[in-house]
Amino acid sequence: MIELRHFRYFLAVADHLHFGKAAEHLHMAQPPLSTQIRQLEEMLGAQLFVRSKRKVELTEAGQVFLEEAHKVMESVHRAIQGAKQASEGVRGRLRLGFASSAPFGIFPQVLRNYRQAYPNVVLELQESGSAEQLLALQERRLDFGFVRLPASATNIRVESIDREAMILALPESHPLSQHEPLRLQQFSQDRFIIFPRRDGPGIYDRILSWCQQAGFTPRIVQEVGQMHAIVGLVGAGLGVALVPESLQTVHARGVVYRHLEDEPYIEMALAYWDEPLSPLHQAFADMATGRKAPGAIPAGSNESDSADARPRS
Amino acid sequence: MIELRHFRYFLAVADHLHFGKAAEHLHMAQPPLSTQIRQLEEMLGAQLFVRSKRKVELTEAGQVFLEEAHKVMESVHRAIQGAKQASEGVRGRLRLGFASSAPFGIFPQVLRNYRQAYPNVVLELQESGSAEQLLALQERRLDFGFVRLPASATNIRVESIDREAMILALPESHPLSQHEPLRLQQFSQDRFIIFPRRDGPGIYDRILSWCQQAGFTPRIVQEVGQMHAIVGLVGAGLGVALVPESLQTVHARGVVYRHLEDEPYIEMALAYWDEPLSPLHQAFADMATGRKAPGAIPAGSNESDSADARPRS
DNA sequence: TAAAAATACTCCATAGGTATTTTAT
DNA sequence: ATAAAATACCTATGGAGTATTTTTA
Repeated sequence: MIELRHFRYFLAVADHLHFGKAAEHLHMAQPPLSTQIRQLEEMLGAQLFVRSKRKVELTEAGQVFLEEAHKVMESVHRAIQGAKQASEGVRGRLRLGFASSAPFGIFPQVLRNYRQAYPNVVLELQESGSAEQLLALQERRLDFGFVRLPASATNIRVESIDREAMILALPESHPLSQHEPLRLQQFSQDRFIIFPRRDGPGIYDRILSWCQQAGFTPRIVQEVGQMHAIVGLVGAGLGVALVPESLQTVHARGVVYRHLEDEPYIEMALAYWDEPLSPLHQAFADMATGRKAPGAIPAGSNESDSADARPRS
Repeated sequence: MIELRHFRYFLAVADHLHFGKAAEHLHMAQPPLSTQIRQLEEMLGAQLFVRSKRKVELTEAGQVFLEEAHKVMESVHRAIQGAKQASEGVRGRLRLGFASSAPFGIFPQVLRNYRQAYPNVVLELQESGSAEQLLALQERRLDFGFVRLPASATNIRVESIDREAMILALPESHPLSQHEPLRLQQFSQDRFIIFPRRDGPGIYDRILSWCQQAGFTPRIVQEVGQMHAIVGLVGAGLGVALVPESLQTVHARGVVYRHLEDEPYIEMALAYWDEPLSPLHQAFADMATGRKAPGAIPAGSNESDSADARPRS
């Protein structure tokens, strides 16, 4: 059975074109080297060297085998390094879910920091509602979710990573658009554009409860699953909306943002499996929650480890 | 030291996700398989499997290693097949030289036949004069030359592979262009366009000697190294030329071809190293000289040989 | 003849087998 | 209680070492 040993020996001989020198280089005696090469040739059914005229030469088969042997050793090296890196969490794939309002908050910054520290981890992103993310996490279709609180599910850990005020998005033409601070109860007669309860029951229920506290039940005219679409509808004059503060970066035509006096707030949380994490997952969780400094440089970028060391004997 | 054995065992376990089944598949007992996998993990410095909850699973490192391990086995397979094919002469590279008149004769047919029979041999072509080809052969810069006879050089075998008549290329306006057959001596007063002696002394000297036999020394007006360029100059009315019959396929404006009564002929020959040939070279020589039928299908296209058989024990 | 590869043989490291224990559910 | 992997220990294949011969320029 052909072994990597054969490739190593062949490469040494092909390199030196001299069995004695090659054996020396391999820290072994010449006869066993000759034997192994001969064995290799038998297994291949092809002569690799011409031992004649007091010098060793590669045959055509040998030349082809030399090229391919190098590729073999390279692929072996990649396999070793790949496993090493993966075990250190610096290589792999992470499937991330995110709420539609996440791209305006700290989510992009988390991604940027992580990509910089772990460039060899492939990030697969998919936008979906908090409820759907929690389900996907339970079904192992997702590694991490960026969800709006409150949110919870069995076997899923949910950890708050950011908190921001909710502000009002008003049409420019709204009678109260020039006043600030405002109080929520001033909008008891307005029509509200809101996130569908199905996608994010947490945020939905909180908005309703704030309104209840302010003494009214909001007139909901439209449920829209995308935060920027909500802002668009506000701009079109269909109603008002409560949106996370970070949404201010979305400059939609005809929309003004206004702070409320008694600012309600909302939290962004990281959701993940409530079990011991692999290094890959742990590193991401640590960075997303701010437990690990964003600048921390992980090990594993060092290619020149003693990759093929001897096993303990 | 990591060996292909480790990859084979790993692949079996990753495939079955069960040490017992994998061992069975490998025709070995389970304990040594466990030992080898453990050893592999130690050498990699990475856990590849999680043995827990009565089932075996791949870790992330294991998943990465699985992918790479497949690539390793593929590259090993390619190395084995490559060496096999090269030893059978069905894979490799041939550097071919050819005289400028060769592309109009049997040379292209030889190439076509060979390429069809040995599609995995890369052919490197370069046009040059017979003398230059012989030199290149001696210096091992060329594997085969297609030269015009007479030609010879030490340590080089020259074997005739085709013989064709030399015909006259005349300007349409030439007074004798409508007569046939013609005799060479009728052109004793004409100006001749001829191949440079340096590029092909054989053909040059022969043309001169035919003219001498016909009782005159040709007036040479131009020496041109490219056969089709010669025809072009004939068309331009600069003179007449003696060219191989196969040049008739070159239809140049204002040129007519005419046979001579006592047709002189010229030969195309294959030139190659006068020593035992490798299978690669032998096959080409056999096909070019017609010793091997052009349709003969060589072995070695069968990929599924017992590539990694055991060595004789 | 001299340099280098191939043989002949010997040895021991270790891959692999057998019996058993440990582990986890 | 049971299935499956790990451990302990043994065996023997074959890889590597030493001494020597063969080859060929």
